[in-house]
Order: sequence, then structure tokens, then C-alpha cells
Amino acid sequence: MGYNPSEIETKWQTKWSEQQAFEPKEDTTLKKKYILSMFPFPSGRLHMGHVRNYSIGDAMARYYRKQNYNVLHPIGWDAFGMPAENAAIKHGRHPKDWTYSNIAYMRKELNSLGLSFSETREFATCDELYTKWEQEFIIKMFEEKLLYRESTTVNWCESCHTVLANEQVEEGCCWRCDNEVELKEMPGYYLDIKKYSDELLDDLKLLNGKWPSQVQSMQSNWIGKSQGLEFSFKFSDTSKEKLDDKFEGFEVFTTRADTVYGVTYTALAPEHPIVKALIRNSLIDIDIAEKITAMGNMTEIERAKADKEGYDLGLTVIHPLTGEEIPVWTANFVLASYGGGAVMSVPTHDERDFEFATKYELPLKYVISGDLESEALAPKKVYIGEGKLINSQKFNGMKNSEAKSAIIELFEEKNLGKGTTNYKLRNWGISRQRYWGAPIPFVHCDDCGLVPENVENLPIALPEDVEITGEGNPLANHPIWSKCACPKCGCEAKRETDTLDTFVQSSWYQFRYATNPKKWNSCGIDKEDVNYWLGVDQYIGGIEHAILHLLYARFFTKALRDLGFIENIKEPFENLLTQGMVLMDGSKMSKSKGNTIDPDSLIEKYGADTARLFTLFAAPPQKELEWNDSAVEGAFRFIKKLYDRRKKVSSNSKPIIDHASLNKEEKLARVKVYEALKKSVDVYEKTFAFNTLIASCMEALNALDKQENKQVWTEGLYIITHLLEPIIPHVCAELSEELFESKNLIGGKIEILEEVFVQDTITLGVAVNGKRRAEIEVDAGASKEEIIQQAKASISKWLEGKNVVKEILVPKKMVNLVVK
RNA sequence: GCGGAUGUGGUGAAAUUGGUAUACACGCCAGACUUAGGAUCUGGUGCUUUACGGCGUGGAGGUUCGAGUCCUCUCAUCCGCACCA
Repeated sequence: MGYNPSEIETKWQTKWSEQQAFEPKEDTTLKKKYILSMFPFPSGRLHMGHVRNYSIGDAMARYYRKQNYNVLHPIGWDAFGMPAENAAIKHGRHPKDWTYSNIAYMRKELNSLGLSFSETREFATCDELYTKWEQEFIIKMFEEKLLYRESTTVNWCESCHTVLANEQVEEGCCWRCDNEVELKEMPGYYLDIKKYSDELLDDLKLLNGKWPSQVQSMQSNWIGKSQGLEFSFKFSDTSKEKLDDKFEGFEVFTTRADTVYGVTYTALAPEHPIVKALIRNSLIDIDIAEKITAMGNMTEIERAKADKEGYDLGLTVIHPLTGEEIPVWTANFVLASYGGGAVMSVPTHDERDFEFATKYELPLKYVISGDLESEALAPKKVYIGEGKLINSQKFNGMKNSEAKSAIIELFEEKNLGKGTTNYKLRNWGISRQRYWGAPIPFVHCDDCGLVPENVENLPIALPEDVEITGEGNPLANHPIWSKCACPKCGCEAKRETDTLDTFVQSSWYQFRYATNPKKWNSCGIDKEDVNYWLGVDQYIGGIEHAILHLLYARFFTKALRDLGFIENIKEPFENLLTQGMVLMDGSKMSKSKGNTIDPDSLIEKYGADTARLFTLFAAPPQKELEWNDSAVEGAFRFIKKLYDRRKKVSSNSKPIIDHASLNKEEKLARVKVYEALKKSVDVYEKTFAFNTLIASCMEALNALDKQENKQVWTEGLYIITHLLEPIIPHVCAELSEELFESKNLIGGKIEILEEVFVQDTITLGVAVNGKRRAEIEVDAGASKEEIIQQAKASISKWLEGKNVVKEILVPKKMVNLVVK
């Protein structure tokens, strides 16, 4: 009988499901592992990236389950989002119907891969029960001032017809549809993630060695903490007058307090309120005002590409230390969103300021001198390096690195400014003007203002009878849905029609899985369950979420902790593995390129075990995986061979073998088998280099093939099927049941017999001056002298007319003879 | 520009604390069995040389008896952020 994957796999999948084999136990005294792969969006079909993601996680889950851990290995559906609405527009299907039928199909696909997910903990984020608790969190966040509503400039994607968070804008374009993002002023809801800037940054250290350093550094850059000096420039009297005494001055932020004496102009963002006031009051020429407005309307990406541009505002400020009168400009390189939208400019020691000053012939003043006089004072050059201060009153001669804090101190002493910290991170805009999302549970009342919905009315569910055309917000267009009574005063009010960003759902799903499903009706997150299961011992997913999801989920964890929904948890994901992409001909598999492999047809042709084996064998999980048809054949061939060798097994349990009585090939086979066993612990618990474990098992099988001892064969297959079960579970379960009554798949680790590694003779390399020249075989008990003797004999021709000046013996490895 | 990685055969990739570089697999070559095979099995396969040898982990140095591994410099590629004051 040949290897028939579909028969074997169907049999075991049915059995596992009937036995509820993968449900976590409720006994919280058991040692636990929480293995989590990022949940999929129910797009319709699995792709190879999913296969890889879940094969990695499943191998870990199955490994720990076999080691008698209580394992939580859940799956669910990140089910809200644009594509469901797009499908509705394109195929006239209701998003809900589209989503749930996709889930049903993809659940079948996951099943066909033999993944060991809990069935009872599965949910979709669009389930009303999930929405209900999420809305409760949102209301609590509002009450605790962690959530607010404000009208401001936002990123707008016209093609998705919605607002995007900063994290969802990639190079000026929408992360989902790649359409260029526009700026738009509109109201929206924001989560105060900035409040957690320092904690989010500092706690990255807790993840050292547990998260890829790349992800840590990406998050750290994104938070973008920088320390410096904040102070204000006061307007000169004439300027103040010009502004009708409405403005005293403006605040600036600098990380280069050491260059403060070199300021020769200041610059405001085109959107700065002072600039706007000047325009509004016609204090600037009409054509220049138009140009400034145009500058302000450019997106950040356009501005980054544009040449430096700016206009003298005809205002002056007084330098707080020198009393000099300094001109005020507006410039396109000043960002409204950072550091108060205003800068002090030191063209001599800042490249950007220099470029601007050169273009508009603004004055230069050097305040740092390098070691070489010429370096610092070469006319019309910018000097970025270290040096000593000049032209800086009492700080002259001080090293600029020291002057930074000294000057900040002076500002603080004189009450002119203070040392401060700035962040690039901006608050998380969570409003989306779309239908297929969780409604934001607030009500607008003419009398009471913004009022949260009463918790007992939750969930605020989506109306089913909507028309989805792609034009406008379907919730806002619904004839009656938004009509409601104010929860506070009972008067007629209007329900909020924005929905929540889908990243809100994925920010707390790890706690929902951990909550026992029996409690799902009564609470969103159960503290005790979460205390037992969290943190996630291993999280697995794509690097594309390095900032987005992983930052939001970290923030949410800290926020939920402060709101009292969870406790004792600093970080949700203890260990993170970012898997590489699946490539075809060097580029990412994608529908538009037509270079996809359909997992279904792969499974149909070779079986799930081959798909899983190839995925884990072709590359380490962290690296990119290049698709290769013949390598898939190779994986299939190995499984067939393994299955075929069941004929070699002669007893149904692990035999006790008299190692000394074996011949050379038999001993070698045992060595290879036990080497694989030894390696497995490291691979499953630390390195996740499944490719090397599989290679070791292949070596072991090759070595077994070179001998005929039935006991050695029996022991070998007992161990190999034990080791590979997490990777190719169906064929191993089948073999184990048939040959060993499944004994090798239960009951923890198999003992490593060290006696197997004890050898009678040892092969050593012999090197002369570090260059390998020969190989010798010595008795295991041979003394150093005997070995050196033998080594010299083996390389006698290299010793002619030379003296051995040093003899180095590396036990069990090699001999190095140094000759002259 | 800033930050993070990665460079090893024809290809995917291995290689505790520095200790016989290229395990395992794919591909290729040769052979066996076949009417035939893209099936299966066996053997070979870093480059170079008739051979002895020589050369080989992006490049150049260094430390060491010994370096893919450690140090310095450098080149290339990839990823993230990017006018952040």
C-alpha cells in the first residue's frame, strides 16, 4: 500500500475534531503555553503566507502539547474592513453575508491543513458579541479622557472614502489601496496614545532578545523621542502692534540649544495660527498669501519632494538672550504637527536651515568652531560637527556637547524656557467613515453635546438594510438608523455614524481568546483567565505589522490595564517571531502578478503534510521563502520514504538496545537518530530553525537505510515520528498508531541516551599550520602523546626538514601541528 | 541623512564556546530498471590543476597555533523612517 495522504489526513482530521483534541484545559494549575499566530482577514481564500504562518505556530503548539503543557492555540477572524464593502459594491453581496461565507470556506481550508486550533474559542471580530465589549472599552476610555473628539487636519483617502491614521499612510499613500492621501479638516475620534509614549518606548527594553531588534527599532523610531529646549520668541513692539496685540510670540523647540546664539531667522509652518491671522487680516500681499496657502495645502509627501520655499512675514521677534531683532518667515519645511509648528533657524549649523538661508540670502552667524579653524569658519559653509562655542557670550570656549545642558539651565534660571521632550508619535485617529466596522457608541445631542451610549444598550449594532454604493458613508445615508434618544436627557439626538478603525479589534483579541468562552456573554475580558494565559508566549506574524498592529496592541494593553480591565500585564506579546514573505521568482506572491500558488491545489496534489514540510524545510521561518516546485516534490518524496519504512519496524515499543554489540553502520544510525532528538529541544523552544531539525531527521533516515538491524530501525522510527509529528502530524499520527499504539506521541520527552554518543574510535582532522592535510582514526582512550604520534605519521611528508614547534589537540575534533 | 539587517557552491541553505567550511535538500552529470517516463534506485558533484598541489564564506587589513565566526575599515543589496528642528 502506497502513501495516500488524503485518506490519512481526512481520517485524522475527523478524529481530532471528534475528540476535541486541541481544546485548552480549564485547570489553571497546569503549566501553560499561549501560542498565537496573527489572525487572518477573511478575504475568501488562504494564501501561502497563511500556510507558512500557521504551520510555524502549529508546530510550536503541537510540540508543547506533547510536552504536557496546557496549550492555548486559538484562531479567529479579523472580519471588519473595506474589502467586504468593496465586494458588496462589486458583486452586490451584503458585507455580512460575504464575510461569514468567506469564514466558512477558509475554516475548511484551515482544517484541511490539520492545524491544531481550539474550535470553541473561535470568533469573528464582526460578531455583535465582540462589538459589544469593544464599545464598552471605548466608552470607558472616553470617561477616563483617553478618547476624545476633535476637528483637525486628517489624512483622507478618497478611494476608500475614509480617514486614515498616520500609521496607515505609507509614503503619502493609503496602506490598503495605495491611493494618494489628501489632507482634510474634519472631526474625528482620537485615542491618546501619546500619553503612553514613554512607557511604550521604555518597555521595548523588556522585549530585548525576545522581539526582533528590527521591530523594536522601528517602533522606537516611530515614537521618535527627542530631548531639547523649548522657549518662546516674543514679538517686537511694532510686530505686536501689527498683529493687533493678539499674539505675544510663539514657542519653538530645538535639540540644538548649543546653537541658540546663532539664530538668524525663525520660521513658522504655513498652517500656523499667526500666519493664518496675517492672511485673514490682509497683512500680507494677496499673491504671497495665496502662495502661502498653497504651500499649506500640500501633503507632507509633496512638501518633502518640493524645493525649499518661504516668505518673509514682515514680522520680527527678539532673541531672548541677545536682544537681537530677528525676522520671522514662513517656510514649507516646517511641519505644523511637530514642535509647535515653529523653528529657530541656525543656518551655519543645520543643513536645512542653511539651504533655506542661501536661497533667500539670510545672514549667517557661526557659533561653533571645530578643531581646525578653517573647518569652522570657511565662509558660506555649514558646520555640523563637534566643537567649541564662539560668539556665544559667557559660553564661549565651552564644548558644544556640554553647552547644550548649560544653555538649557540658563533658560530655566531666567525663566525663559525649559528642557523638554518631543515625540514624533501622534494620537491615533480611530474614526472611519465606513459601514463595515464597529459603530462608535456615541450620540450627538443638541443640549448635552457628545454623550456615550448607555452600557446596557450595547452593542450598538449595524443596520442590515443598507445600500452600499461606494458613495459616502452608508450609515450616514441610512434613513433612520442614526435617529435616537439622548442617553442623558432623552431628547431626540443623532447617533454617531463613524465606525472604529479595524485595528481597534485586533488590539485586544489576544485577551478575548484567553477568556473562557463560557464567560463571553458576561464580560469582554476575564482578568483571572488573562492572568493565567497572558503574555502570549509566542506570537507569529508578518513584519508588515511592526508598527501598526503591534504598537496599537501594546498601547491597548497598557490602557486596558489602567482602566482596570486587566492587571499585572505590561506587554501582551512576550516573544515575537516575524516570518518572512513567501516569494515566487524573487517577488512577493500576489494576485495582480499572477504568481500565486493556491494552497488548496497543493494540498489536493500532495497533502497537507507535504505543504507543511516544504514550508518549514525550505528556509528558516524568519527568512523569505522562495517557492520551488521541485523542492515540494522533494518534501513529498521524503514523506513517502518515511511511510514506506514502516515495514522495517519489528515491535510496538521502543526497544532496549545493547549498543556495544552493534556494527559500525548500526551505531552510526543511532548516533544520527539521537543527534536529531538532541537538536529538537533547541529548535522547538529557542531557534525555530525547523529546517535544520528536518535535515537531521533526513540524515537519520538515510543512516538507518544503510543498515538492517530491526531494533535500530524500530527505535529510529519511534523517535523520528515523535520528532516530526508537530511538523507533519497526519502521517506521524498514522505511523505512530499503526506501529507504536501512539505511545511515542504522548508522555513528554524521550530520554537522550548519552551512551549512543560514546565512540570506540574517533576521527580527527590533522592540520599543519592550520591547514587541513589528513585525517586519522584514533582509539577513544588514546593519550595525547599517542594521538600526536599518529598525527605526525599521517602527515610525515609535510614535516620533512622542518621542526614541530607547537602541538595543539582539540579533543574529539582535530590536531594542529605548527612547523617551521 | 538616520535606524535595522543581510552577503557562504548552479539554487534554497548548514556550521555550540573560534577548531576538519558547504550538512540536508533542489538542480545537474553518469549508471541501473523500464516500451517509455517529469516514476524509482545507485553513484558523483565548491573552483582550478594531467597530477602533486593551489584557491575558496562580498573586499582589504588585524588578533590567533587556528577566523564564515572576534576587531578595524570598506563595498554591495534589502527593509523601515525620513525636511522631526
